[in-house]
Amino acid sequence: MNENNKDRIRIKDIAQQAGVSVGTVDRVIHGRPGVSESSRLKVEEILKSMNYQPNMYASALASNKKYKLACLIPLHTEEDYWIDVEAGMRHAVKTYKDFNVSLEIFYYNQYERGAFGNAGKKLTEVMPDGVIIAPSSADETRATISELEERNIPYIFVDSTLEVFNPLSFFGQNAHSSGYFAARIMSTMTPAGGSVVIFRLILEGRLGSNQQQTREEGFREFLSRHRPDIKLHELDFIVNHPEENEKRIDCFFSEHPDTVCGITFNSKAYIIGEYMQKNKRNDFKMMGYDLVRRNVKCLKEGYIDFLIAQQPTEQGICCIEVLFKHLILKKDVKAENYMPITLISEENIDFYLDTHLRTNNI
Amino acid sequence: MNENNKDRIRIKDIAQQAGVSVGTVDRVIHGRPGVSESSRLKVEEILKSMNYQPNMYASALASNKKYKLACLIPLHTEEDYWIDVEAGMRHAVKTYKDFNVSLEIFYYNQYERGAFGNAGKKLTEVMPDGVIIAPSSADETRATISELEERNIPYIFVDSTLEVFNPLSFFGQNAHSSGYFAARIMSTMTPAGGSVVIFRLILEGRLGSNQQQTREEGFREFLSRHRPDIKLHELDFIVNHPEENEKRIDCFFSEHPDTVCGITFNSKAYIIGEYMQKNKRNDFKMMGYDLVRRNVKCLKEGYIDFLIAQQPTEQGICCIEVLFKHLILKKDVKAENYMPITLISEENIDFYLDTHLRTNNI
DNA sequence: ACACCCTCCGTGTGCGCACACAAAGGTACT
DNA sequence: AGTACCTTTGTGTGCGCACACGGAGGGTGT
Repeated sequence: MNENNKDRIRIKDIAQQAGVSVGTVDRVIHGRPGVSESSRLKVEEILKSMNYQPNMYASALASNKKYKLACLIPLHTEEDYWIDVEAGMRHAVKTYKDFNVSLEIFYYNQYERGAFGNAGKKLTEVMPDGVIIAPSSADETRATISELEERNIPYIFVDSTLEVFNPLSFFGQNAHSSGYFAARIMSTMTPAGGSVVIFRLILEGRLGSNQQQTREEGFREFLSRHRPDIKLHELDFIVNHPEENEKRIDCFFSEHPDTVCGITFNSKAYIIGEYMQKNKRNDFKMMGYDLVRRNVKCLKEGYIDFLIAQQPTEQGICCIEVLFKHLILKKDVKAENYMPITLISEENIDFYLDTHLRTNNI
Repeated sequence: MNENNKDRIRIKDIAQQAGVSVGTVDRVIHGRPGVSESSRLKVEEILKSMNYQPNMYASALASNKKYKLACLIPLHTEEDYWIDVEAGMRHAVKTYKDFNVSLEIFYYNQYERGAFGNAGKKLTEVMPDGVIIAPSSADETRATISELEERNIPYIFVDSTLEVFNPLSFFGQNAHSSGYFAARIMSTMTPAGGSVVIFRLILEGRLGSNQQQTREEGFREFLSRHRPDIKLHELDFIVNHPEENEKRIDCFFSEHPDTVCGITFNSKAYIIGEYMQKNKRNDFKMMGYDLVRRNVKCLKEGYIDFLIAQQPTEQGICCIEVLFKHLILKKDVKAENYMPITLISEENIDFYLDTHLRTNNI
């Protein structure tokens, strides 16, 4: 029938085989002192040959250890990508409640200098056993990471990563590839010699996340490689200045009436979608990122053509699972995990909205 | 900090609060007889007010019950969609090994009349506690389902479902929507007035799965609604007759040299892809289903443009998880679960291949 | 010889739960 | 009053494991 149909091997079985007591086996398994070299070798041999796999549930029950996880992500007041990441984490923690796993979430304002470091201090103060971090710039992030490394606290990066650090694991989308893929799709919709406008989001002088930047690079790389005939325009937005933005869009389209394709590499594609709806323009092909509510609405009503999803819920779940696997199961984990790059249109979006498969089941 | 930071509530706590012994609480929880009406009410009240949640791991440890799952899927000798479904199931079962969950897989030849019923008989003979079935036709499937329902054994449908039965749950892709979505993508690549050829797979007289049929219907529905200008051709294939098929393709393209777009609703798009490669035709736009090896190869080499993935591994995992949730956790499960419809191109495929996220972690 | 220490090892207890068994109290009948 | 029997309740044991404790054996010093 199955590979290993004999009942599971217990510590008791190992002890019997090795001719020692369960206490000695226990000491060997946990690397505790007080075992003679000969006993240790004997037990280790039996452990390996019988392929002993501890019953983690019994183990957790007996040890009664508590695991405190902490997480540091951007403050998100309104609907946002991060809401789903957080929901994923909270959901996954529930799964492990009987392992005494708890999660405390800290937030930082990503547009305020020093906010990351301050929140990082609060985080380390609670003495977590494992940490999930959405990194800011390398400079802002450094102090917190150093503190964690000194205390030997494992940390995971989510959403974006920084080369200079060594997280236990990383979960996020490959921004360059996702921009490259977006260009591939855009190119199928753009006639020869056509033009595409890139809408950018400027926040208090700086270009928000570097994810946005990297996606654009990937996008441009595809086009210059495969569709050099396509002309590119740019239009910058300012966050929370709707009237100003509308003026800019008006201005752009009166100057470039032939531009019928556009893309933005942040989650605010709905700004364009809603503009098109207001101006009753059905012909403009628009692409963007993330399934936030207003984007979804535009997509369903035909004013956004495609969105690229990042599976934020899945990312949150995976982060918790990896910390669990590392801390409790003491198993090796994969260091780099790139989330799938998923294309969403009006025709398939319903299968990404209601069915957060993993949060619905289990 | 967290919603419920006080330590978890145990049966002992409930017993104390209710002024009874743990034995009585245990009887109430399991609905066993031998409890007075007054005690029962009292305990039930306390259980609810304290929101008691049993520690499933301790429970599984104590009860030592074995759960035998069985599964009935099509025989798949070579590389196939079903291999991944099976891998997903086997992976998920490992996760639950400490709950004494085991899985036995049975296979049937989907092109042999009566094979399903015979395999179904063998399956019911092992007296499983829960069953996963990839249904054949309603007629072939009926006897096995009746047997399961008589014995009160819960069953899940995977891949496709049949209206006439009442599975505990279903996991699979919405074939109609996926065809509809495929048409959406195809339409971006097809110029006005262009034509598209549908390649069909004929197996010993009949048209394989009804999934194939339904996808085609969805595909046609989109086009007739949004792109009536596109002309449709059809070309039938015969399984395992490569020379005959090649002749047919040759013949088709000499008759319709203007047709530069094609799609197939089964997993054999590589037949066309490899034909194009052999004939050095780079201009033909081809779409298909499933990330089987030969399809992936064609995609990466540019002879297939897009594939639609069904997440077979995920389907397998979900099936096991739902049975676990139902049988062991005794929780409600979602009856219908449509898998996401995922578009794969050369540019994003790597994030769907190596990162079977859930099989790599946990 | 005894006290003392150190190394090595076995046993006992409890984690939260399921379930078997025993005990207590009541009722009905001889 | 004694017996049988039923209902209702409490207690004890073990699931596989972690960990504290104490004991056995050998060595050293006085």
